[in-house]
This record gives sequence, C-alpha cells and structure tokens, in this order.
Amino acid sequence: MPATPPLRLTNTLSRSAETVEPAATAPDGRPLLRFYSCGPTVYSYAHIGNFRTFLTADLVVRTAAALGWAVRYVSNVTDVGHLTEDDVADGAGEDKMARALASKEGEAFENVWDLARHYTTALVEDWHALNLLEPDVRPRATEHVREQIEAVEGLVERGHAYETDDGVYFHVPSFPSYGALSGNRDAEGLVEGTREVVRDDAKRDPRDFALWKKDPGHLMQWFSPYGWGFPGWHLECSVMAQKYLGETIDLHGGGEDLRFPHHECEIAQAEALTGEPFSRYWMHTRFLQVEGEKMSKSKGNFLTVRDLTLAPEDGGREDWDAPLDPLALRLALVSGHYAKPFNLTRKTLSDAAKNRQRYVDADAATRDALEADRPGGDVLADALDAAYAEALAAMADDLNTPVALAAALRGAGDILKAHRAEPLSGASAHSARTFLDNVEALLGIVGAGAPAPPAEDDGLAGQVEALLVQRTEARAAKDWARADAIRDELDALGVEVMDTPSGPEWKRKA
RNA sequence: GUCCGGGUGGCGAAGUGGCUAACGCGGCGGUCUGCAAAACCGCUACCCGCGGGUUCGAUUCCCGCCCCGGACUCCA
Repeated sequence: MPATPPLRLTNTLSRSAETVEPAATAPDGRPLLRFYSCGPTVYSYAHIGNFRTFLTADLVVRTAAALGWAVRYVSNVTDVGHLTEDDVADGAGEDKMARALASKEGEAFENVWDLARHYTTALVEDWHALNLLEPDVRPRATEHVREQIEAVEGLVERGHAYETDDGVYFHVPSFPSYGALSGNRDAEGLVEGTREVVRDDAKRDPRDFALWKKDPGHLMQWFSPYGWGFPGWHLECSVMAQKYLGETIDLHGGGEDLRFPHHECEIAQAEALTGEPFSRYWMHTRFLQVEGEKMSKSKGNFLTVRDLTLAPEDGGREDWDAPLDPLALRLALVSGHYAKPFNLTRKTLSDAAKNRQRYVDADAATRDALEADRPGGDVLADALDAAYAEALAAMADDLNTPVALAAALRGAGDILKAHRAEPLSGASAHSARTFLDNVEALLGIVGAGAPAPPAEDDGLAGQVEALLVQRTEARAAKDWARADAIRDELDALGVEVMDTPSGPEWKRKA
C-alpha cells in the first residue's frame, strides 16, 4: 500500500499550489477537513456554470475522502434577495428575488418565499442528478437571520461597524488587511464602493459595505435592533461557516467572481469579529464559457442542467441535443482543470457522452461477470490498481481532472478489453468492481450502474423485433438487397442494427 | 485605467528546463463483416501566440508585444 499523496490545492491567498493540512483531527484520528463552499442565490434555475463550481467542491470532498480524511462539508443556499444594480433608473436598486417574482416565470409563485422554495428544490434535484455529494449541512440564509443580527451587533460593539439612517455598514479602514485576498487594496480604485451601497452618503468610506439594510418595503424583512430590514449578502456566509465549522475553517471556495467583493468582505467580517483567521485556504473556480463566449441569456448560450438533461418535450434544449445523460454532463463539466477557464462546446458534450458509455459498458460487463462467477485467475488487479493510484495521485495534485480522467478511462478500457478477449473470471470481476467503485467514489462518473432508464415501451420494440426476424431470414437466404432494405426501414424508425455472432442487436440512435 | 488567468495537433485538454509533448474526440489505414455498425490494431503536433533575453539547452524561467477570458459593479 503506497503512502497516500498529500493534497495540494491552489490557494488564492498565495496564488500558488500549497499542501493542505487540516488543522483539526476527527475523533477517530483522521485529519478533518472543514470546508465551506458558497452556494447560489435561488432566484432561478442554477446554470451549468454554477455547477462547475459546485462540482469543484464535490471533487475536493471526494478526493479528501479517498485520501482517508474525514470531511465536514457545508454549502449554503442564499434565499434572501439581494440587490442587482445601483444604477437603475429609480436609483434604488432592485432585489434579485423581487425581480424574479415580477418576471414572466415568477407569475407561477405567490410570493418570494414560494419562489425561493421552488428554486431550492430544483437546485437539490439538479445537484443529485449530477451525482454531487450531499453536504453535511446545507444552511439557508433565511434560517440564520438571528445569528446574522448577532454578528452585526458584535461588529458594532467592537467598533468595526456603524449605523446610518439607511443601514449598518462595516467600516473597511478598521480592518487593515482588507484586500489581501483579491489584491484590491487601493481605496482610490474602489471609489464607487461595493454592492448594496445604493448611494448612502452617510457612509464613512466608499468601500464600506452593508451588514444590515433598513428597508421596510423589502419583500423579505426581519426585525432587528436597527429596525425592519434584511441582512447584507456577505454576512450570511461567514456567519453560517463559523456556526457549523468553527471560528477558523480549513478551506473556503466558490466561483472566481466571489473573490471580490464577497470573500474579501467575509474575511473582514469574520476576522474582525473573532480576531482569529477565518479560512486557512481559499480556492476559486474559473468561469465556464460556452462556445467560446461568456454565458448570457441574450446570447442564447445560457444553459441549465435541465436544459441539457431533459427531453425536449419536458423542457430540454433541442438545439443542444437534449436529453444528455446527466453523468455525461458531469464528465464534461469536470474535464477541464478548475483553475483554468473552461470552454464548453457541443463537441465537449458529445465526447463526454462517448466516454461515459465506456464506464456504463464496463460496469455492465462487471455485473454480468460477477454473477456468472467463472473460474480463473485475476488478470485485472495489477493494471487497475495502477490506474486508480494514478487517478488518485492526479486528483490530489490540485484536482488534475484531465489526468485523473485519462487514467480512469484507461482502466475502464482495460476491463472491457479483457472481457472481450475472454469473459471475465469471478476473480477479475471482483477487481473490476473494486476499481469501478473506487473511481465512482473519487470522480462520481460511474454512477449506480444503470444508465438512464430505458424509454417507455412505445410499441417500437415489437415492431423492430418483427423486422429483424425478416431481415435475419433474408440474410440467411443471402438476399442482401432485401436485408439492406429492411435495415433502411429500421433506420427510418430511428433504430440502428448491429449484427453479432449471437444474432442482431439494436438500439435507438442517439 | 488597475488587478488576475489563459494562448499547446482538426477540436477539447494535460505536461515538462534536455530522453519518442499525456489522454479523449475526430480523421486516415487495417482486421472483422455479404456490406455495414460495434470492437480491435496501427498512424495522425520536426513542435507548444509573436519578438527578444537567461542557459550548454526553453514549449517550460525572465522582459516586451498581440489576442482571448475574468475581477474592479449583480454574477458560480
């Protein structure tokens, strides 16, 4: 048993790959990684770019677990609406959730609470569809308002925050290391201040950001010592992270856009409050591009998980060849390194679907062989052990998914190749099972085995079988013209025929 | 304007101061097949954006330039 490799990740704080060493130990003696990953605001369906970030977090958790670590993993849901822009016509900014409610899609909901609930449920559905591990805690901002108010009070008491007619603000100059994470140290360059500012002339420094916003007109509001209003966006994450993971956590992650101001502000709040370092390592996932461009609704390349994985009649995007196997989508989204920009194209998806098939086939062959339990030696153990070790080492090396995936795919290919040469023995099948289970635990791309459930019986099967019988007769009579005519007929039905030594097989064409 | 990343074969994407620049897809050739499909075997970047520099030697380090993307303002 080779020593497990150390886990290295690119730490945004140092801008270089560092060996991650959890500060704490689990009761059973294993290293304990305390990890917080920023989740989305649930004002619409999460898009695949969001999921690239969630997938990165998922791979951290899976890799740490594969290295034998214990992990406590928290990923939040932001279900409080925050402001979109402060330069809109009325100068008041707009609440994202309120805007969503007022939109066409929002007509289906009674109020913002319903809307948030709907999209939270959808988020979790998509999360599971892509085979993401469930966090140990998935806290919601609305369920931690009391803790957030307490944090505001604490910051005011310590002189890091002050109240104005419009809200309570964190005073950035009171926290000298503000800017360390993002490099945005220059106060002059940040004249317009950060979000939720919405033009409050009473702010003492343009960089000061809202901890509490007084707004009796807000669709979600709570009572606080500062009157009715709602908490600032940055506050929820630092408060919930500390509640569930402690004053100092090991690792905090999110999309690259969160580096500033969100994470910078989280650090300021949390450390000003406790006097302790907030997170020891920070990681950020680069943005996903689609067909070489940033995703945006106006470009028509804004894609959700359901756009790609549902059949067109259920809302999938026909122009993107939906439905796609969710695990093929997962495979596509992790096929590039998280710390580099990733360009997703139609080709990426079709490539992923083909690779995904290899795992499905290897899994099926393994199940059959396990059941048959043929006698014979184990011809796979050595190759598969090596492939898995390579995949694990690659993942431990800053989540090098391209290399890990290459090794895993090679292993799956080894299984299929061996099986085709000679049906797998029980011993070989056992090694294959271990390998596939390990790859599933590490990368989540093998799945539970069964691929997408077969399409409903629409009568096609019977029709196809009947035609195949005729074709088999024609072929037996060497009437190739007729055999090919029948194949064309099947082709028109969307069926592809493959002749095998044991008779014809068929499948629906993709 | 300031600050980050990235530019590697037809496409996607690793990687390294010097042995044959992973892997996948595609393409090409072959085996198999009545023909196909599938599968399998083989081939597929004299070269890593451009120009300099450091070095015995750079795709890999440094400088400049060009291009792409991102942050600085809501965004994973």
